[in-house]
Amino acid sequence: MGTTQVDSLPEPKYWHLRTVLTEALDSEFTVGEILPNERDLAARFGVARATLRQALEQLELEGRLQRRRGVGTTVAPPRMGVAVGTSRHTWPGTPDDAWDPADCVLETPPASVAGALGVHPGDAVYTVRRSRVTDGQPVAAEQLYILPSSVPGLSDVDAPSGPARARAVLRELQRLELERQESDVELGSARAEHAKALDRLPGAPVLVVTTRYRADGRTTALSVATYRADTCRLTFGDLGGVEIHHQAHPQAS
Amino acid sequence: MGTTQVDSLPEPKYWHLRTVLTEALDSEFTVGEILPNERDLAARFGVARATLRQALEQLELEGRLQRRRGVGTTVAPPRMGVAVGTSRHTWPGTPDDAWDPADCVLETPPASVAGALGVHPGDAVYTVRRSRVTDGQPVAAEQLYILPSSVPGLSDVDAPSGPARARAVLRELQRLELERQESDVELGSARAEHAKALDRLPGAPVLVVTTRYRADGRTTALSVATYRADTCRLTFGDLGGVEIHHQAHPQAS
DNA sequence: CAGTGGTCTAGACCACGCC
DNA sequence: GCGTGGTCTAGACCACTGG
Repeated sequence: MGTTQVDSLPEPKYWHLRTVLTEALDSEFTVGEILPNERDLAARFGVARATLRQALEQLELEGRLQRRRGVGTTVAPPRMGVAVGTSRHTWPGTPDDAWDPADCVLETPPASVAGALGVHPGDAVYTVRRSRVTDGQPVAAEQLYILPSSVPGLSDVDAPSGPARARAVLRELQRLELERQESDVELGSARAEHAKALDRLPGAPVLVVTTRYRADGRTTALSVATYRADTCRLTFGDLGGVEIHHQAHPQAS
Repeated sequence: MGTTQVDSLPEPKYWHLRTVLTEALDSEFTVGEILPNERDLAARFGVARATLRQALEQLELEGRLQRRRGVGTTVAPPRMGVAVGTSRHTWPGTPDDAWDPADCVLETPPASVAGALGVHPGDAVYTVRRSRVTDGQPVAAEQLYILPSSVPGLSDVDAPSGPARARAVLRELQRLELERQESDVELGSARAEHAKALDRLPGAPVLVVTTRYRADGRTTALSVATYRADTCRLTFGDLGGVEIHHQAHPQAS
């Protein structure tokens, strides 16, 4: 007796909502279209706003939605394929790469970086900061740590810092025959500094790519690049030609 | 006048909490140690439980914490380095790889997979499901799609499905000279099926690695591997020796 | 200024693991 | 059963964007 409930589903509401919204996005919306606001959507589905937001968070994590405070929620385009592989474009110092040098200073790196470069903790290394922009929006911020002994010819450079010095260091680096060692990828969350550069809020999910470069038989440079996880699909591999391309949505997982 | 507030900080509480807890984890806790429960922690910091949970979610995302329903929150070990590069170990069919074949069926793949393999949507391909276990815990689930025409010698295999057939298909595959083409990595969320295999809840963050393999001048196999993002650090590169190793915590982002 | 998403609260109940 | 984390609610206020 009582209420005839067909429920008994252990599936959370927010997860079911995610599924419903995913199908709606696939069939009834076009890229760039703006969704109804969160309060209206929550009311329409008969859930609390917090529950709806849990579903939206999932979809944003999967790169299906883009939310901007003060503006609204829009349907995101398919993720960009960003080459981070052995393509020559990603080598530090290549003149035609996609990176925009911002600054270069001589400072003491984090302990983990010092360890990887084989210097004492507290020793200063060159630190080049660069950003990568694709299709008009920032996709990555990088810190490139360079062993000072590898780029001795810097005394003739006037600028003590700034983009000019960064370019000078990269030019020096280019003279070396850099050999890519290995990269690893892990999930992280953007801290304040990077969040601003990537036009996201603190805590936004990022893919952190760490790459070691070798020259003269030793690790000479270390790159720590932070990519927006919501908009980027990192591409490793030996293809020479294509650097950036779009693709239809694969299954979410 | 009135209350002398030094605040005026635009930093959210949960973010500040994350920072405080990160430092506490670094200095006052050891791996495996269990934290006080969420209600106590929230009370101790003077915030609502939801706010505390937002901070814990961040830390779990960064691989610093592990939370299990019914058990508690523990300090996670550093992420495992998992080789997904050109190491021979990860090639499909290598006998000494880290993968455990679970099943193999002939079924129609998702549209995106059909496109990559160059078959008509609706055509069936061999689908091998495998799981990867490291240090006693599951780290990845893979679906390996194989062009049927590439492995014709399967008529003498009795088993219509199951691990036995999966191994048979992989043996056949091994006969081909598979050439790794390229891999890409993107953030996803675990759907029910994978969530169970990875011992996580639905929606858990995963790193999806898609790899194309080539033989006889055409794409012959496609691997879609789903790694736990909280416990894994994916390693690409040409190193031959080390396959799995641990490392100290680098900076979160 | 109005409207949006972002943060936060103080509750309640549920699902799970363990004893 | 009991304690844990997971889900959900119905509100409030804040921070930002845009007209």
